[in-house]
Amino acid sequence: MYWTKYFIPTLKENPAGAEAVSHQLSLRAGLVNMLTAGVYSYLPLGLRVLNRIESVIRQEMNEAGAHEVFLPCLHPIEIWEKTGRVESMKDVMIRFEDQRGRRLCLGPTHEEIITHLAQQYIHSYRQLPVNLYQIQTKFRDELRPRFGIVRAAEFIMKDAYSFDRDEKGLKKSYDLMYQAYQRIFKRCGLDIVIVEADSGAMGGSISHEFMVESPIGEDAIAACPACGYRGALPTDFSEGGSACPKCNGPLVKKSALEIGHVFQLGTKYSNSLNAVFLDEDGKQKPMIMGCYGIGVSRLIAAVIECLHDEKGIVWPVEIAPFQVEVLALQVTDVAVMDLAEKLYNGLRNCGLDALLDDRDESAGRKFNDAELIGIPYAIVVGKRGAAEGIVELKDRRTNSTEKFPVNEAVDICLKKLGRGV
RNA sequence: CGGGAAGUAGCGCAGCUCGGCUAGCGCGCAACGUUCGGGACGUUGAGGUCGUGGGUUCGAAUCCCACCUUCCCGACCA
Repeated sequence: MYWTKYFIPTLKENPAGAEAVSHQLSLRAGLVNMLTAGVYSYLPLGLRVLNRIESVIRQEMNEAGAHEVFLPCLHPIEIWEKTGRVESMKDVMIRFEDQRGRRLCLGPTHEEIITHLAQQYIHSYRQLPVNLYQIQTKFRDELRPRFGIVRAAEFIMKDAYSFDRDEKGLKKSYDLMYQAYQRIFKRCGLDIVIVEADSGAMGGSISHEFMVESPIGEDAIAACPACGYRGALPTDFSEGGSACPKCNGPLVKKSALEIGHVFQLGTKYSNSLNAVFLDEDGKQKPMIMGCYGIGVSRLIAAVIECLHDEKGIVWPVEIAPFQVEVLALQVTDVAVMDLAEKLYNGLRNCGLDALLDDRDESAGRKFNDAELIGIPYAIVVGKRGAAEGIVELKDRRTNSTEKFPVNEAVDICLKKLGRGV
């Protein structure tokens, strides 16, 4: 992609009102734009990151045996009345009537819808287990949207739902998701903390939250400064008094942001929506369910919170909007531009997503923008280097620069990106 | 929903206390020229219902009232 033909509206200054780092950087790097509180547009760069994260999630979900579906946002309120959640979720539900007076809501979550689906199609233990997932927009009437896309009224979630014939099966399905989540977050460059959690409005018994340590977190975890242990905050936690389960040192409280949550639901929804199957013993039984959520849009913010420096975002390779950026420092110099384009095409021919900054701007601005948008590697093409056949490779993460002969640059990039040569 | 802060050009802000504005500054934007390895410089130019509505006044960005919006803290929250 040529920068001049793309749409990357970077901002030099922090927008007023954005205090969280991820909020500031997501606006400054031209990832998102606010329409109204808690409602955001994704701009090309932000959408690229979103798509990459979704791709990681899809790979891991599919690998774990889940199948993708796409459920509606528009729900008839009756189905919510059947499970009683029209009451328990009334504060977050956005409700309205259509022209015929049909009562509808914008889906805040999809247990009811997926269970209704299972009720229609699954009738035998032979069809189980099944795990269906989707990546969808959720709507919640947030009283106080916060920190940009961290807590939004309209946000993107991956939600998976498992159906099993018994508790043993549920444990297995749950475990598959649990492990997939660990891989997903690792691939997104995050160091997660998993804690047992309350199942809250979802119902069910066992539940785990996947969190990252972050100053804007709305939850709390315990951390041990001595040995690096991090885990659930003890219910009887007292600052400096609670002891680390690993080294017995004093624990401290840290705020953490929830990015995933898995639940063993049991039969709450299958009972109320009559999702039953005929088991091997000829008896009709309710399906045993689990549900598994990842805040996909929030994940973007979480990654920025965890992976940034004073200059901007530092994307992990796996979810970066581009893998390599070529900086042509003097675009009016034919030799520089020719070389930059040659490198750019070379990268693309190797299957890499490359961005060529071909703007007629000062070198400083280009360096700063490159650092702001956080592309993992940058190849710098300058006048002097072009004449000598030398380019520089900058590593966004380590902030180091190495020089290479022009004809080696593409291969070096591939190697650094783990693509081999 | 309670408490606090803020709304002036695309972005960031000053002006408001003490009414005189034909509303400024920086960035960005357009044109031309000079620059060209860390947010260059000069000249010229475009761009504004001062959040909205009402009130006070000869005169309101500025004073008064109401409302709207955004941000932060809290409460709430897969």
